Amino acid sequence: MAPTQQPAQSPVPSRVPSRTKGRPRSAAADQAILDATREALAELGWGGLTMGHVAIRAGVAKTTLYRRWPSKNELVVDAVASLFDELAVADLGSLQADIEDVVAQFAAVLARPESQAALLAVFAEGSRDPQLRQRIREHIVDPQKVLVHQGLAHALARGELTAEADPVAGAEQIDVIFDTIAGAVEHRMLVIGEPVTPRWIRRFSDLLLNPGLYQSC
Amino acid sequence: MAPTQQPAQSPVPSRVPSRTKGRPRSAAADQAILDATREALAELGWGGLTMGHVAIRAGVAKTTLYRRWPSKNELVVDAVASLFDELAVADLGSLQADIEDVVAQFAAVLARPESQAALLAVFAEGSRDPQLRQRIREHIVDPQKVLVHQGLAHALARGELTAEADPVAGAEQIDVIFDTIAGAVEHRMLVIGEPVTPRWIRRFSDLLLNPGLYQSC
DNA sequence: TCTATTCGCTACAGGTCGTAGCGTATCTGG
DNA sequence: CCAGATACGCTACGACCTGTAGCGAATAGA
Repeated sequence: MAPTQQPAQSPVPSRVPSRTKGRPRSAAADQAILDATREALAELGWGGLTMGHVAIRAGVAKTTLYRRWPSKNELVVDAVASLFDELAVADLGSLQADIEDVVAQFAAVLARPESQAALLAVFAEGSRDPQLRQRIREHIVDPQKVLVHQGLAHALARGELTAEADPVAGAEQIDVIFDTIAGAVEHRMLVIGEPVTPRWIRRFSDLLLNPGLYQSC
Repeated sequence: MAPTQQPAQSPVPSRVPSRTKGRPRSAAADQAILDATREALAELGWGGLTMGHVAIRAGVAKTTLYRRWPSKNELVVDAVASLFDELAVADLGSLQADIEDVVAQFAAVLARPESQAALLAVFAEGSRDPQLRQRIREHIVDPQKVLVHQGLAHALARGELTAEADPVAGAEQIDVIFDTIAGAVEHRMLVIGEPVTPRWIRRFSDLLLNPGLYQSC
């Protein structure tokens, strides 16, 4: 109902930009609100999280929330997106090691108790709100896809892979690889609720990299 | 808050059993309510679905809903549980064809708009409710895992695969394969919201079955 | 017929979202 | 140093939704 036309700001989560004249917004309030949102989300889930509760927990008036985020949806997405800020890609010398490292990092984030309820709640809302889904893609999914892209670039530089001739086909292949990696971890941790162990990671990378299913190779 | 101790009834969704004396409950009302729930879920999503709206749509009083289901959550779970009943495994002559068929079936179910909102909402609730997560595993996840199991058995019978010597390792491998297949489709359709096309399915099965990543084969 | 149960209807309490208005606090430009 | 502009906390509010209660009427078995 109240579309934000502004392109999303990565480092500064607040929405409506401050004018240069009056009292500036409190950055500490921003952080306190996001922290309180993550905590409440972990404890109560999407349905149990209320804006009033977040405001009290952050030591802030409820109206302050609505001055910065137009709705509960936007606030929760920003709070969840910050969970994935630390992800980085390594260059461990082999494609399998790199993949296993990315999977382990992703799994570590999803293992945090606040991540599971929060992510699923946000995904669920996104299924009926295309704008929210777009924001999920930009803030959560795309940064992770970059990791796969970089990992494959490393492997390419090491000569482990040969590049796809067609760039379109290459992009498609990266999409499928990313869907597979992200989806497997999400399914195991978010849907089934079982841990991603080193043993599972090894089996998964074997499945991806070795002709483990086809024995005729 | 109000746990139903009754073991879930598949064919008859109503909860509190009718006594043998008075006016019996209308079976048509049950069906109308479930249908209306699925339709409303498709149009409005979990958050937009209201019990009052479902009642009007079903031509039923709101109190009638609460006489049969203790809460909105239970009603939606029942309404969506039947979506996965039709899944079956084929024997199309090759492992790749079988996998592609399973993926296509799974994608077809997840393509229905009511499935996306409902499934994600139920998953989200399951992340904080171990009992609900257990029901999800039994009613949704495990039946799908059987498909992978059967497909691999077919491939084994055709000689495309050699069995794992250790049965424990074999079970682990099946788990990983299932996590990978289910997760990839779920991620693409539920999280990102992009369609699973035949082209994507082909690329995915290639990734699983052929040494597509490692070019040194 | 008698009795138990369901049905639709209306009303209601409790809670939440998001907004409006007010006085006060804080920062910047002149 | 002062005036304008903005953020802040507070209270109140309308609209909506969940889930319950009570009422007459309808529908079945005994």
